[in-house]
Amino acid sequence: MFALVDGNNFYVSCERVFNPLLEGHPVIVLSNNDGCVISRSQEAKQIGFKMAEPAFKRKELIEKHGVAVFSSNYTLYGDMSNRMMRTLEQFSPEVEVYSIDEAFLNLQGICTNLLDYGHNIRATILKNLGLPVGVGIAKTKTLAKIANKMAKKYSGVFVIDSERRLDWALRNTPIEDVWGIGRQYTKLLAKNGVKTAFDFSLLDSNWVKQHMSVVGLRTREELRGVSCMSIETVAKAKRNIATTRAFGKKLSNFTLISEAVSNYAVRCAEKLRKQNSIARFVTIFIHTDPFNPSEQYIYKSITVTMPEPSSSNTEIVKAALAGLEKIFIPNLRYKKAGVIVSDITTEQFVQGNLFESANREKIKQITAVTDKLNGIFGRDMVRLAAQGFSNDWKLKQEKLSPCYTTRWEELPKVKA
DNA sequence: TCTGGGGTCCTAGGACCC
DNA sequence: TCTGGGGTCCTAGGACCC
Repeated sequence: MFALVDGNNFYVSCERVFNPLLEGHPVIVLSNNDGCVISRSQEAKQIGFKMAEPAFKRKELIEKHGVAVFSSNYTLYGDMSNRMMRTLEQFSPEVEVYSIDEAFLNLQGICTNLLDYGHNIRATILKNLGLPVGVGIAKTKTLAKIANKMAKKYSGVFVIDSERRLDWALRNTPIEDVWGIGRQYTKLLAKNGVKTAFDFSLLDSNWVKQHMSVVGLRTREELRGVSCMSIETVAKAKRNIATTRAFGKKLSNFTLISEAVSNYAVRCAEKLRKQNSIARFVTIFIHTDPFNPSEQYIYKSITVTMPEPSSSNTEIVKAALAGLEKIFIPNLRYKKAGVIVSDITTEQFVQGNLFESANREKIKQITAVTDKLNGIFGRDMVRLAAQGFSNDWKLKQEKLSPCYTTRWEELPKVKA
């Protein structure tokens, strides 16, 4: 049996933990740059806020209902997520962290009363962290996902443990709510008369394979109670790593854009080092505003191959800037840029270069020292000149809450 | 004025190998 | 009538997830 534990309105709930007055009020959290609505409290959903809707389009709604608005605070959410995952480890030796607010647990042979166990998980997370979660339990991951949806609708925990419950759950799950069925497949399936998970589970397997590949076939099997996906407890090393951001405002100045790109490149290099990887390719892209009909939309990208795979700040920044120079067109108003590193391998497999100098060793030492210094004194305390000090390209975050759990200066104060 | 930022997997087809 | 029979690697595109 698998359990899926999923935070309710996770980002909103994280904000509420440290700001209990928000309880019962409509709250929304915005994406980077305060762009779209990406987390909504129950009250906000009822008022009519939709997922991923641009916030500026709902200004009246925000004002009319006195909605509490927050910029994304990933430092806070990431830390709360870690605490949640650590807590879940008490309940199973096999925990798969599936996303920032979700985890699968293998419950095979762990308990006799699954419903009680689910409620115990829920109560523990609520007590220890102040976060409400839903717990869905079933024979396959896909069914656990469905059970989780049911849990959130009803009492917080839902177990699919009989044919009768399975049948009921499948008949009451619209096809577009099934894990692995997105917009395109929903359209295709609707054309073929499939409206619910139940309908899909009855489809001919050859038809499914032909139209939806083995991925769709797995989903069909999982809905019928045949487990095709196991728990993956160790996170696999990423095969692509990206840092891409819209600028706080539109930019034309090459120097400013190159500072932004340098910083994104450094973030990529850090992520590589964190998983002990190196990359050979550095892709960089820039584009203008895709939403403004009065301006021509221009998107440019290029992939630079580094002489040797690397995870060093200097080398990745160098490659990224070389790419930027090639694709940059003056006098355009750019809205967004990004750096992606790929062809990633583990550091130990690095192919030695015959002509390699002592340079590599030196770069490694410098990286170790700067990482250590920045670890102690804060990100970018020691930085490349190319990263600059400008704020012009930085994110808009006008409603940022404090990093309550990760910065001494921002710890909440309690009067007792 | 204002529209996010990450990722994965699968398939088909072409180039190339012996 | 019959035209060898395996392979691998790469890329683009399409689907999906949170």
